[in-house]
Amino acid sequence: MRMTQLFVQTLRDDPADAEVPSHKLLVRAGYVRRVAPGIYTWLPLGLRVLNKIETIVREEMDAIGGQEMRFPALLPKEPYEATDRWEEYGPNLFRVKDRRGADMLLGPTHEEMFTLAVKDLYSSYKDLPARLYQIQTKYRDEARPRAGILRGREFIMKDSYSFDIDDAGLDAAYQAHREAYVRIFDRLGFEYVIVKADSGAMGGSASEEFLAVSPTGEDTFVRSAGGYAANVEAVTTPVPEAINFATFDAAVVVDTPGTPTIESLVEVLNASHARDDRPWEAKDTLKNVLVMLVHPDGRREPLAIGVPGDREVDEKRLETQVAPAEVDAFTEADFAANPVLVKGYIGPEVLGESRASGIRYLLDPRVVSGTVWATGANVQGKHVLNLTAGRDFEADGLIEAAEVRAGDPAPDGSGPLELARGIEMGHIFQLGRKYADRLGLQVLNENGSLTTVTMGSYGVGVSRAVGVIVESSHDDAGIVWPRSVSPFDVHLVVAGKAPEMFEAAERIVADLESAGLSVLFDDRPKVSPGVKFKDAELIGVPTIVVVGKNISDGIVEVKDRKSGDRRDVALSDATAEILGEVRG
RNA sequence: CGGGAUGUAGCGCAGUUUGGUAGCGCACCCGCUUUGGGAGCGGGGGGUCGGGGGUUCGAAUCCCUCCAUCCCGACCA
Repeated sequence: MRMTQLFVQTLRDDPADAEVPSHKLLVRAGYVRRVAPGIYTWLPLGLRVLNKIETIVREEMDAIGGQEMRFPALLPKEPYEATDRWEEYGPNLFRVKDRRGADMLLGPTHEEMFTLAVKDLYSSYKDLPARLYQIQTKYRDEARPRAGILRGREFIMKDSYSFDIDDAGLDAAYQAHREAYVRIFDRLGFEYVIVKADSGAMGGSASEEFLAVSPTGEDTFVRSAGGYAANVEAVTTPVPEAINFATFDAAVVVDTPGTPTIESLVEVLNASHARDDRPWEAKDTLKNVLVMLVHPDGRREPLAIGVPGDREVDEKRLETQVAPAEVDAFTEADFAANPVLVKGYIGPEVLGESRASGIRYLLDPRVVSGTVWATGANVQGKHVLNLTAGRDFEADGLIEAAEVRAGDPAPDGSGPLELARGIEMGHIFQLGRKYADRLGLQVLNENGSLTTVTMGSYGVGVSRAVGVIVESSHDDAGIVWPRSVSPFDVHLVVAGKAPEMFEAAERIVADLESAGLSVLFDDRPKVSPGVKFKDAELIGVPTIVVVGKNISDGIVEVKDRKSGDRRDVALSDATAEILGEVRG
């Protein structure tokens, strides 16, 4: 491809609406253009990268026996009504009406369609297992699209689905996908972690996410030096040993006027009820937080959560735990309706389904039997000290809703946790029989009776990968593509106007192309070398060949985009040298 | 949905406070010069100043209103 022919226009300035590096660079270098919020056009350069990523994904999916097919993006609503997702997906679902007023949707993901397709064609256990996939444009009407192609409303995803007669088959399909994903992401060339994910309300069992490690990521995950990794929503807290409280002091109520917050409480306790051993700290207090759960049927249920006072309730972790219910704030009106709750002084003695409030009370796992707390006495301006779990109060159960902090111990004992950010690039999980049940996907088993098929669902963000790779591989001058996805193998720059330069360049291009390489040839005759070098660095092809002033000595230059290393090569050896470089 | 900001040429921006002929840089076109790090000089094309309404002799500028976009948060396989 010649630069004089390529449909591209590089920009000197960052676009004003771009924030993250990948967005700025992909627009500046002429890979994509924004059409509407969260909706992008793939220009020729961008499409070449996208196609390369698709090819890698296809190869690895085919290698585990996946069969590619393609469903429409425009779908009828009925299958999604059958699984309740027409409602559950909420405003994120792109809904459209046809001319007769029939409801339709732009597919956000295709579990229903794949399930129905298998139901349509198969009816015997002998037909299984099946592994089917598609690479398709998906639509989600995100409330706030951002970061360019990293989070669009239209995006390309590879989604595959496994269909098995039994759990062993599902496990095998899950493992096969896991290994395929490792190969895919290794080939795409960015750093990633595999984290335990929460399968949430989907009802599945095993679930893991592949997160690209990136400070611009929207997902927080934890990892330990010993190899534990999990999405922050899925982190579990190691439960401490119970403590024998036989000799502990009895609980005592003390006056703590004007202490509705943990901070003010600690201050007053240190001033007027000092401990013998050390000052009071927030972690000595038990904070009881009230929220309102909204169940899918609209029922509202108050819930009390007890956490150590030095920790906040993490709303995402809480929502994950209570799904499919949603979490709403506990309002002044709710307090008014529960007069036994004294705001700012709520204590465990009124919490619990069998206590005065009748409100379900769940505790952080750290609050084991024998731990001693300073906490609300359910009277304005009073707290209770030495309140001992297991002796003075019980809860209705445990909940993992407290925030996770760097330094917390990993649940498997592999060391302290570190928090980091990631971009979700792949998600594999065992769906089980939820969709097959709802849509009636059953086959006859060996005994001639109907058995519900068990399914897995596995996704890869294909268009997102373009952005992720740029996030992980760029410098001040531009993009640095890994060879596996670079739009071209070689970027050849003619730095000058002498006819012999162009003649030499033409020969190198012809030789490389006949050897099977793709070459971006900057043949612009009136553009200065500086501009061509800047463009080459911006566009990011990993090998840059410069034919310039040294051509009179029969020398061309081969530059490595990533390291910046350059070396002179004899024109006669150029093709062989470049081939060696590109093919590694 | 809440908070903040911004809408002026393809892109990046000034001009708005204090109303008076629509500007700069990049990009684009023509000519000459230039060719190893985003060239120089000269000439040129391109704008319903986000939309609508109002005030005024006169509005990019003041007022009202609507819309759009971006950022933070909420939300999000």
